[in-house]
Amino acid sequence: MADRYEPHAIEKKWQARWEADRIFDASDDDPRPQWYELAMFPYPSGDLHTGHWYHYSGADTHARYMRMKGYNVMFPMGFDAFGLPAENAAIKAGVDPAGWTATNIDNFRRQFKMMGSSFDWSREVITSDPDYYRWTQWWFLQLFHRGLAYRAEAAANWCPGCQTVLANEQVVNGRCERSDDIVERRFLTQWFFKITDYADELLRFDGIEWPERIQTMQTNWIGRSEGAILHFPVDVPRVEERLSVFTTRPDTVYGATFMVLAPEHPLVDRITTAGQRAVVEAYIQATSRETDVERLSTEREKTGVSTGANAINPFTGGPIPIWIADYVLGTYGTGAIMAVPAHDQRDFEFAQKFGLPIVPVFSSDEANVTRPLERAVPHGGRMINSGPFDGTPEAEAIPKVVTHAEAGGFGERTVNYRLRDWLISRQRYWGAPIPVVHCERHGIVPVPEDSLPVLLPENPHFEPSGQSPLTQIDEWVNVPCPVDGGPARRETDTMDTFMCSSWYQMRYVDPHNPERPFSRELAKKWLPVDQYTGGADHAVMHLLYTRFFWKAARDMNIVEGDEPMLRLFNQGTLLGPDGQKMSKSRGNVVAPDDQVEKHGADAFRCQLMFVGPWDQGGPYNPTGMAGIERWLRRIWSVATEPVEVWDGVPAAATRDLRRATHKAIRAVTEDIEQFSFNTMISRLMELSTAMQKARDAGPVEPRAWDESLEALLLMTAPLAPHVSEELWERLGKPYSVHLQAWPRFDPELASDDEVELVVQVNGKVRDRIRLPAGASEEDVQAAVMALPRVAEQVDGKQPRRVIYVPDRLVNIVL
RNA sequence: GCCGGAGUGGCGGAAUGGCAGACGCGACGGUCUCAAAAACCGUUGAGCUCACGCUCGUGUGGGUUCGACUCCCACCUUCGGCACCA
Repeated sequence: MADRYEPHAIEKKWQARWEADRIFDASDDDPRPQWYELAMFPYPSGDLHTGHWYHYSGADTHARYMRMKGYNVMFPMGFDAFGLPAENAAIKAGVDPAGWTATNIDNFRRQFKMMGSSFDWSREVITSDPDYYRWTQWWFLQLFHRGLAYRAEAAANWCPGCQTVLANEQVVNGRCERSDDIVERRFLTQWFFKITDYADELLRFDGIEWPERIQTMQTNWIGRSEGAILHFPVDVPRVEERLSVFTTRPDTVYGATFMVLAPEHPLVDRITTAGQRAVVEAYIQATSRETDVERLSTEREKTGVSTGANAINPFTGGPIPIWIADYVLGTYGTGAIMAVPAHDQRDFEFAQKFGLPIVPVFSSDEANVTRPLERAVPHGGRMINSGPFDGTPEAEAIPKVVTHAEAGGFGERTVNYRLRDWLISRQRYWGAPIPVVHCERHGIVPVPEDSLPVLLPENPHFEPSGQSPLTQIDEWVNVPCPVDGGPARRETDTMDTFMCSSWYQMRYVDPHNPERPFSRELAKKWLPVDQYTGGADHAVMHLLYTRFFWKAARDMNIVEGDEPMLRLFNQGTLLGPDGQKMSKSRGNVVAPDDQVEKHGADAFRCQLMFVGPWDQGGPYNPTGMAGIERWLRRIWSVATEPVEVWDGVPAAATRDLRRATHKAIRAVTEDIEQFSFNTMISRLMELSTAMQKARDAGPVEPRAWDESLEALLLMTAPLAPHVSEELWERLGKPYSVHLQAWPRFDPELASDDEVELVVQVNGKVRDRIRLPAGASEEDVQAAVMALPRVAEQVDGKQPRRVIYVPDRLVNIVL
């Protein structure tokens, strides 16, 4: 009976049994309350790495816990299978992206099973399957029909050597990672989604429990700012349109001593004077290689050139020189600013460098006006140098100035967002084709819904042709126009893979529906997601996109409620044993397959959960594995080794065992509810040690022992599913441990009769005293004052104050 | 650079504003053994003290409080994100 714990034999056995019995499949007809537990699905790159295990071990543990709490749990898994790595493999190794992806998925599935995960595989979705991307295309059409999709020019990284568009990831120090060519910025007409239509709503997080930090990051990412657009006429012949700038400080308009356009601003070409053309073009060329991060850095010296043209300040009629500079971004606001060097530090530095005038228009100190400023003064004082507005206090300045501009027709108040519309076009093969056709007679024609999916052609070629791979497949590109059957061409861009992952949680509820992305009934039953887990690295993009999709779906009347995921928990990043990010080049990668072979899946899962707080991540600690294995063997020992039982055990000993059990249940339950897996394991270690000590100290009361053992195995089950199942069976309990009810604690049994109070004098611990729990303040004070150490410290003085924290501490302030 | 986290023994970490260091690793000492492994027991923040004990100690500097790892301000270090990696 008491044989050794051999993880490999039992793990294989139980994985096969669970799969055969399909005990983790969620039924749509189960009458129990449902719980939708969702873990962000992976991109199937070569191997399921330790970072994946870190995430899915925690998610799996929580899903198993919710099952034991009595919920009908849906815990699906799938694959975010379109994307760049498959295409890179195709280009580098000549393999087919579809085949490469399928092989990886097979490997992922094998590894998921090896870790003892409790996913419902009957609901699997693979985003690169036509059955799935057909509906991704359907989403595109819905957003298009609702006016949420539009085309506009947008910059892309262009490698002149490879003749292709590069992802930011493929650009290293301004050069192509493959060919080392200098990467250029090239403008292409691309598709956008109007996520900014939902910006204000996305700023609200009502009714959802998301980490504060994620809400803050999303709020800052959306970056709402109130201000005004001001329109400046341009003093250039044949340029009729005005130069519009967004500013949060329209009240400083009299201090605008120059204008700055982003180098890529559309007006630059037309306003540049003949004399400045050469330097302007050179500057545009030079800045076209910079990233936004470089451009926004406040550390670098400001650069820029004059266009030679002037704008007219509509408030004064005076001329203002127009410059271009890289610190103004084409993608924020209108891509142009009025520069007020006296009150904006960036403008100040620029003005100093290029000798442009600095005119203060606010001051609280008359003397300030004559002295040259040493830096920009962002706030304070009354308006000066501002014609009719002089003397206006800062608090009233903006409304007054904007009202004037609105009356004069050269400005209006507005709200600007840092958030940009979502660029979804990718000039790539391995993605879902955008379902539109370009027709000379009918323009942009959406593919009719009943013609979906627009299938990806097989056998793509990846020669450097200057166009996306799909463009080169004539028989695919040339199609009849859906309107009249005349000649037309398919859109050859594919969709950003974030589109696939923006709605996958909806497909899981009805994954095989051939008629619709999902049925209304099943959506109503399962959605929204109750608990979502995934990396904090997705804080802004994926988590914002999926909220946008959901809100659009709500407006389409296909889902109910305002938010897609009610609760979110972000696990941290698991680092290598050296505290560095795991990477092959650093040689600090911990391979899950090796760990499972050495220690078993249960031990590896537990070790990952034990290394630290799940939301913080941190270094993987391989030496700690010994402690986890010791603990699992200890559980094995208390469950399998003979125990001497006796009905006549002294009540106090039985009471101690039961107290340990019920305290553990209380603490473990609190911990798992909060994803505090590391402390949960600590508590279980304490319980197993307490049981071992009780057993070794003499006979145990049989019912109390059985209660402890049951609780220990039930609470270990979500963490170490195989060994707990094995021991549960050996105890003769009904299959499966994972389908049992989570243990409950009795507050009475978990409570202490006696507590140890800390006794402080002036905030310093001077003694401790054991007293009955819940003692009255008078009794406690009397007992404390009688302590010799306290008497010595108090020394006959009258305490100024006595602070009493029940059952914890007494502090005597002298 | 901007936004968001984190910093506690030799190591991973624990701690509703209330005993800093739970739990685990490692180390040291011991039991068992011919021996080893396994298992079990004990010690383990620093300094001072024969000792009862005392002092110091949670990245740095300041503040609030009877009391601060915890709250506030500034700084340093480090990790994640920055829109075509997913």
